[in-house]
Amino acid sequence: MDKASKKRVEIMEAAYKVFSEKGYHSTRIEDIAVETGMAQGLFYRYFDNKLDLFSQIIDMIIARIAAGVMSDAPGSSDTLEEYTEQLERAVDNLFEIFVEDPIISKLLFYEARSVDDTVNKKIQDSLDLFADFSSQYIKDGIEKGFLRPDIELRETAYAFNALIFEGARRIMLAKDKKKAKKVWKKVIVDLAIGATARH
Amino acid sequence: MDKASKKRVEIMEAAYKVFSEKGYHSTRIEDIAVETGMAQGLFYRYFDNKLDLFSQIIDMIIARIAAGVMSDAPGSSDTLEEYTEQLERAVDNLFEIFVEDPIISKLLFYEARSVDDTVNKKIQDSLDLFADFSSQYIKDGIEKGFLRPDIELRETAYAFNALIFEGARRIMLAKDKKKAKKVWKKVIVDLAIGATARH
Amino acid sequence: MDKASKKRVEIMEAAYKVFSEKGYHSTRIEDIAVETGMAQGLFYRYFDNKLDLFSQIIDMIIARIAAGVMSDAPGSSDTLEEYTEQLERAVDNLFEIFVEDPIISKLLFYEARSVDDTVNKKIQDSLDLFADFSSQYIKDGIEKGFLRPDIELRETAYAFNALIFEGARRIMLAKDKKKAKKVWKKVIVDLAIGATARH
Amino acid sequence: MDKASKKRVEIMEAAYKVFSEKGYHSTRIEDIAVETGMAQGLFYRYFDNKLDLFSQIIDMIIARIAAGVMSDAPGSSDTLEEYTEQLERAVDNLFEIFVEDPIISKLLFYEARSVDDTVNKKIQDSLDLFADFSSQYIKDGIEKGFLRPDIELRETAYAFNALIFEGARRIMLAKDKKKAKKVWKKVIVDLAIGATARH
DNA sequence: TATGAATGAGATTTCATTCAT
DNA sequence: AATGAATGAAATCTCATTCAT
Repeated sequence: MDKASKKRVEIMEAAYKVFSEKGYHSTRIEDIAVETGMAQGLFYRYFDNKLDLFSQIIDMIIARIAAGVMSDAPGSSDTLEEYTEQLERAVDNLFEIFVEDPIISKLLFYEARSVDDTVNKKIQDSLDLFADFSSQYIKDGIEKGFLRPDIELRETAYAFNALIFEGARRIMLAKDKKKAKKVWKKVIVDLAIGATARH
Repeated sequence: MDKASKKRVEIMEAAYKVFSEKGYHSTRIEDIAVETGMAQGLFYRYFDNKLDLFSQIIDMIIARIAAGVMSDAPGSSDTLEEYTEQLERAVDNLFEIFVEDPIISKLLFYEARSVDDTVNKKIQDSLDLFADFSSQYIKDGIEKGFLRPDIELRETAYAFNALIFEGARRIMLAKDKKKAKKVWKKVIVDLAIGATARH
Repeated sequence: MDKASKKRVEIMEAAYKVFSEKGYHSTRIEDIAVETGMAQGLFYRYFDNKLDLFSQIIDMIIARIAAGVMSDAPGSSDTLEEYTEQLERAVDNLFEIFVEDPIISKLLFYEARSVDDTVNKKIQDSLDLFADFSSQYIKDGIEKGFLRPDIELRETAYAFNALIFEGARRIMLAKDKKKAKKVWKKVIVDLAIGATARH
Repeated sequence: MDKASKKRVEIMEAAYKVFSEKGYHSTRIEDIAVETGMAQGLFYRYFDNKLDLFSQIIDMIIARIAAGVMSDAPGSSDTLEEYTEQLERAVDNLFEIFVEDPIISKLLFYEARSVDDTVNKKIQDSLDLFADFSSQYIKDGIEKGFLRPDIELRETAYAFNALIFEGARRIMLAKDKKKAKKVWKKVIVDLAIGATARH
């Protein structure tokens, strides 16, 4: 990475923090400059404007989540138990991503939607991508005969993701995060498997 | 209702529209004034400032939803079929609220969260209230022996609500809203009953 | 006095109070309306505008003071003792006017000067008139041989008035107004007679 | 002095002029900006708001006057003549301060009182300080046996200051300022010494 | 005469962005 | 590359005054 890119990332990290604390609109370029420890004017050497910065931060966040998600593809599972265990691991993995960096969801779910249409579209698209991924899981489950074949694929994928996000949000609000994570994992897996598994 | 209250509501309706179109931050008081057909200055006779107005609109929305939700309490159901039908009606009812007035969810789910901590807290609280309501349904189902007694009550209620909201969001994005509504109703009821019913 | 004039005076009394409490610029027409117990709009039936009202109040105050001052003209005094006693009574009389209604000086000396040039001119003129009056006293004293003939008439009159005003201001700030009044009377009379009397 | 302080002073000087010409309330930030030759917005980099600026200007004025006043302390005087001459020099000195910069008194005596309670308090306090100073003079005169020992110290000090201020005001209104200054000096010294000296 | 809602001009203040150094 | 002062375009909010009833 060249020096300029390094600086860009440095600014993004600082801004990421400030944005999540104060929100997009209440954050002034000066706040970011102070956090980065540089002069205001310099900011504009690295980013076109405030929105450009925010947009790139959202890209970064999405990329990170995507990387985390994609890291464990629907692997091989020969029994429903194995399939369930795989699902558990996936949920765990996702929770980890959100809980480890609680700023992410605040920025992504609360702030970003109201900033700008382009940014919103970006998030929308990433959610679709995320749903694609979940679909793969379900499809795999159906093909292997673990899940009922009459499932509404797309909607169930969205529903599943919504459960993950809700779980992540609630875990973040919980005092005992460890326990909350455990309970939510159970609730989600029970809902998902319990409702979709073949009997 | 006195004249002043009528005017207040008139402004709120106009602002409601403008906020949902342009978002909170991009809406200027003048936009609201123009939409209401009055001079800017008059606004401040009825509201302290933009946030005050927005906050009251959120109150109004929450009250409306609450009224819609509370209107059909968990009624009498003697069989699982009846219980399921009741659930279907409830989901239908909720979808109706959001779809009938798509602005609501845009404002409530996208805009409001990033506006102000007090407003956010308000929404948080209303979601808790909403979860209370869902809990009643589930409890009723357990007591009557339709649902498994080992369900995590609170989390399942939140999860259920998250599914409703996701459904509402997706229906609003769908071209064929009627069909989308049908499919989502099925998905949610299947998930809910399929996973929680006693076998 | 006709009904309209009565109302005008009523408004002036109310405004007089509000102006002295909040100052000219911080007083809104609505404050005056509230104090008078009438509607805002009605104000403009009785006065052209805010400045017009203030100006008339200042006129009223000046007239009142003038009336009080003029009430005891330089009377007959045959000895320096009598002359001194007359002076004492005059000072007493003036203090009474200011102390009895402390609002007067706040309005006249603090507020009015910064409001408008015309109003300022008015006060300036009234001070001149007041100085004329004091001059009469001094002249009388000189003519009767009580005071030194080489006194700078005009300046001494202004100086004397300045002492009165300063005394009034200080008395109003004092806790024990009665005592303060006594002391100031002594100081002023001593200064005036002590310095100007023939030895 | 650093660059920022220099700019602050520059703005204060410009504002000082504008305030004295138009008065506090009629002066807009833009007027000050124009006078300084800068953009409006820049003003807020150096001052919180108009009142903050005005308050600091008043501080500056008071400090200047105080410096001028304190510069000649009650010196050594062995005879009443010397004491009188010293007094004359002090009065001269004070007149010089006010006449040299007529804006001062306009701002201090007319404008400042009606602006804000804090500012008014500031002036009140400085007048007290000023009276302290005059008291020293009088005390010195008493101790040396030039003045009567039964003088009301505090009140006489206030009275003396009131004379100075009245003189300053009148001199500024006079056409022939030089002559006015001479006359007023005589009047004040005559009043002060004539009335308080031991005979 | 009375009401009080409505108007609209204007002042303050903020801050993203530019620019001279 | 870096600084931070300077710009200027909004946006909010206030309130004297007018107007319809």
